[in-house]
Amino acid sequence: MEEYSPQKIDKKWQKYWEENKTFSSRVNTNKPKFYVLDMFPYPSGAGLHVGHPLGYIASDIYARYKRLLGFNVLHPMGYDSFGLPAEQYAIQTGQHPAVTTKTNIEGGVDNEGNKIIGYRKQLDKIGFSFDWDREIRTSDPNYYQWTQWIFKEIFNCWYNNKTQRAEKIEKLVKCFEKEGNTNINAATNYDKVFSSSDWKDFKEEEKQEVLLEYRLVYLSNTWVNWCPELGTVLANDEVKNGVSERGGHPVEQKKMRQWCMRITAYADRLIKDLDNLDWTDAIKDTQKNWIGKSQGASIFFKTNGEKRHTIEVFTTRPDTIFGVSFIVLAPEHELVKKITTKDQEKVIKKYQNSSKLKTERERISNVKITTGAFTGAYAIHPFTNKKIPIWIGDYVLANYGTGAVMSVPCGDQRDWEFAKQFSLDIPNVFKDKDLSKGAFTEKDATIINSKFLDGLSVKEAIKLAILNIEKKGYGKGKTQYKIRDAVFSRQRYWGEPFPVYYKGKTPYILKEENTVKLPEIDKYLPTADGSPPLARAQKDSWGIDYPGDRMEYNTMPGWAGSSWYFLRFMDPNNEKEFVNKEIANYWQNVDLYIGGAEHATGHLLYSRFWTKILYDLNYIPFNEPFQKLINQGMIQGNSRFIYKLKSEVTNHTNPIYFSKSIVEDLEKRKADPIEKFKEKLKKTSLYYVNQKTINLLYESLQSYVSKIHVDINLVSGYELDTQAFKKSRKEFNKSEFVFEDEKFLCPGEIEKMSKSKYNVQTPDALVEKFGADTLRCYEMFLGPLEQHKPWDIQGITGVEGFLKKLWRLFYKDNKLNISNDEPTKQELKSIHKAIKKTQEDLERYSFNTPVSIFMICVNELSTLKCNKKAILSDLCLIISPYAPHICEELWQKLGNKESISFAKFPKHNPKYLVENSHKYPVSFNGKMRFILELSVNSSKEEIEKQVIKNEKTLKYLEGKTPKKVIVVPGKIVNIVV
RNA sequence: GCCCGAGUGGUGGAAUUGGUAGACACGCAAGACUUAAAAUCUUGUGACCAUCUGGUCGUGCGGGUUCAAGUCCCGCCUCGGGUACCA
Repeated sequence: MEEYSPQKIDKKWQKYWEENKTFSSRVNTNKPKFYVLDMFPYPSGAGLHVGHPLGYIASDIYARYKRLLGFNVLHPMGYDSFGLPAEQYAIQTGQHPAVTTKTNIEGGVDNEGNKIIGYRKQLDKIGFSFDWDREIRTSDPNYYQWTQWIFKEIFNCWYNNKTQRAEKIEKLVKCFEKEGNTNINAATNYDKVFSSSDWKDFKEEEKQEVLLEYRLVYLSNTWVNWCPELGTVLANDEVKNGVSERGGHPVEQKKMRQWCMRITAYADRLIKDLDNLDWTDAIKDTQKNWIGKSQGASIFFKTNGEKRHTIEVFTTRPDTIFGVSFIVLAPEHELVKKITTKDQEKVIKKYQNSSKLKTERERISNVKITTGAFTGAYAIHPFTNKKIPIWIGDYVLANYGTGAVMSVPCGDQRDWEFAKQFSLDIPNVFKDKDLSKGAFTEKDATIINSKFLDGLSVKEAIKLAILNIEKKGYGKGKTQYKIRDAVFSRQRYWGEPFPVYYKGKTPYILKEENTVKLPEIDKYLPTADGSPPLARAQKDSWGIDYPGDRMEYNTMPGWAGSSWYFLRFMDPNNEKEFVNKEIANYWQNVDLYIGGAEHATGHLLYSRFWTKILYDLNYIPFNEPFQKLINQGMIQGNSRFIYKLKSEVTNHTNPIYFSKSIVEDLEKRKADPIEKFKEKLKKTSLYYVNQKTINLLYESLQSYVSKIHVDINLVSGYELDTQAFKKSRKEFNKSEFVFEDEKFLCPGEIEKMSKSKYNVQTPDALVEKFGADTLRCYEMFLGPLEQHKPWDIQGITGVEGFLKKLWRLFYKDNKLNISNDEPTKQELKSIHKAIKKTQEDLERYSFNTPVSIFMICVNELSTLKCNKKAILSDLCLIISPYAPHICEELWQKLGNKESISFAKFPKHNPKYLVENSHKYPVSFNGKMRFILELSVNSSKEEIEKQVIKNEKTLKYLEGKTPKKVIVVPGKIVNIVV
């Protein structure tokens, strides 16, 4: 018999698909389209582990399934190839990041001589149906010229709040020329007013300065997250818990002139349009919280000094305006200097310095400690004209709202604590609310002590307060967002250069046709004066003539290239446009997008933002990039540990290892006398050290060993292969082991999968052993796609066995044996049940359950000894998205000439599933007692009659009369006694 | 703190709209084939009680709605994720 040999079949069909371009996709208006996309990977030197393909396998199954349903499927793959690791590696080794990147994708050898298999080869082995002719790399100039082009487009537009969309900057210029900026309602921080003649009198440089304030991408002196270790600024989503997401380095706040993208202009649309997306609530909520819309009012407080300054505060609770007893400014607030009185100057300076020294992390960890300082100045309450003290405190953030709050200690816990700390007034504006233990932060209260707001509910009071504030000109109703404009420049080399040059301080965009390629530089480090690496480039190495003093030295952030790559996949080789509009019109947005949830506030938000801009500018006909999103769970590693004796304990030369049970199972070890412990050491040189040391080890072994990761490939089951361990590295060569019952066991612990933890399971090894189909089915069989789960190959043999069994259906007595006979009723029922369930499950994106369905069907058909061509054909078809190699092979054995990809998914026929009878579970008071088989055509009454007269029923009734009999035809019978 | 999500056998998990809890696998046990191993096949496998027929309990905990609850409602507990002086 021809054995099932996955290795052979895998290669054969992967080659066939590549040569025949089986999965190439073209615009075809006669066919409905379907766009399936994975979040493209960053090609790191570590290569793929089994967690990476999880999402790719699911999306590939869906793509193949949709193809069988007759859809024209777009299923591309590429690389997000700009990024930090390649640059760090370049700094260390001098290797150009482009070279590292290429090796990581295509395979080769790295600088230390390690073999790199390459992402592409690893992916190919799993048998994905990608259309590789569409491959893109964000670091390829042919790609990033269009990233630069999009930047130019964003630079050349502004956001019109009246029309709620981005518009060309030329239109704004025309308005300025005609009537100045008085009638313009734009998303901008620019607050000066000018007339048309003012505009005309502006010098060119001034005009550019003004326009820069209106553009959707602009240069601005803002507070940024500066990471000294990485030598660059970071966006908010790249900072987690006060440290950089990559590398975990401290991050501090710094005011720098940086490029910013005006994502705040789109805040409202980014929230509203979530409603139309098929995403989980979890990820929608994450984005909503990140954008952080809050409604309230901004209110002006005048100071009472000689110079009357105005402090603008933002509050969501204008109803508590009469509860204000002080004002707190952020320590960095620009008014602090101006209003601080002479006698308070020292205190304020000191406080400002101390808060400047705190890193973001310290600020967060010291949340509980209330600190602040009094400026000596007072503000005047707009409604009561009372004097209220002005303080500074670092619980007020400089970069949220206006950097100033009106403190209402009765209604805000932090204000309450601040008031307690510094013995400030706590006036109560809530009826019958106790403030002795904390502020009253709920909203179910009646307002008192508040003049015109007295007696109102919070909700009513908010409305009326805003009305009055606006009427008297003390402020206005306002919507505030937590999200800040996204910092768009990075002080790095390995990113997209800006198509920008400077004349003096004014930035200008290069002409349309110019692409700025990354120039060669001597070192990938910042210059001596702290300029980014690109400042090292010689003027002529930029390869273009620019009419200014210098080029922009910053590069774009990692999210630039990934914000629009799904568009380029539609039309990857277009040399004239970033994407042809007709083509974009055919493919539309991504129907199914699969990737990790960690991109919720980064990539996913930025892509939506750019898509909306390009939509506003009429380049694409849709305003959301990803219609349906699935976040696959993380596959965690199963780390193994051994315990190394610290060398300072004895002066032994060989490394000595203990297993977990000896070290950590203290009670068990102590149950044995010390002689027994010494016995265990017999095989090692430790046996010969002095008794005192052995006593020490016996008493407190734990403090003399260090727990180290051991490569999971050296462990089978729980047992460490000590011989292989010795051979695995030079320094392990002379290892000695303290055995426990002849074995060295290392039980696992669940951790993130990573190279440094030696717990990485590569797909390559598994494909080699079991074949791609087994790996594909098994990764799906592991559990729901969205769920996090530890990697464990225990169950893989079950899936392997299923595929072998499938293969055997085609053989009898060592020969291929397929019959053309009519299938039996039972056979038809089995396959049609499977067709129906598979389709239903895939339609609801349940990727794990179809594997069970296949197993059941194959088991049933095996029992029936079914070898009918009609049945086996349908079986191959439904399994083929999961196990394409074996199904192509068997499909061919069934006599088909074309790839199974071009076949049609079978339609289940309900007539084969019709049952004549139904097995009714009969329950008494909800407890199932026995099963009664009755005709499906039986009426309710008939069923009841049959059940009642059944002798088993009589038994369970124990002579009582049933109170009620519930019959659900086709389902159950329940008798209430 | 706030916002999401999840808790089911020894293990991974199934149960789509309330209707036979534990599908399908792994593991384990017994058996067949084999000199042996691998492979394959058969049987059993939630817990407890019972010689069997069978019974009792059982989906994190406590209550409720219902003829019927893993599923719906209320109150908790634990774990995971996001976010965090956001005014």
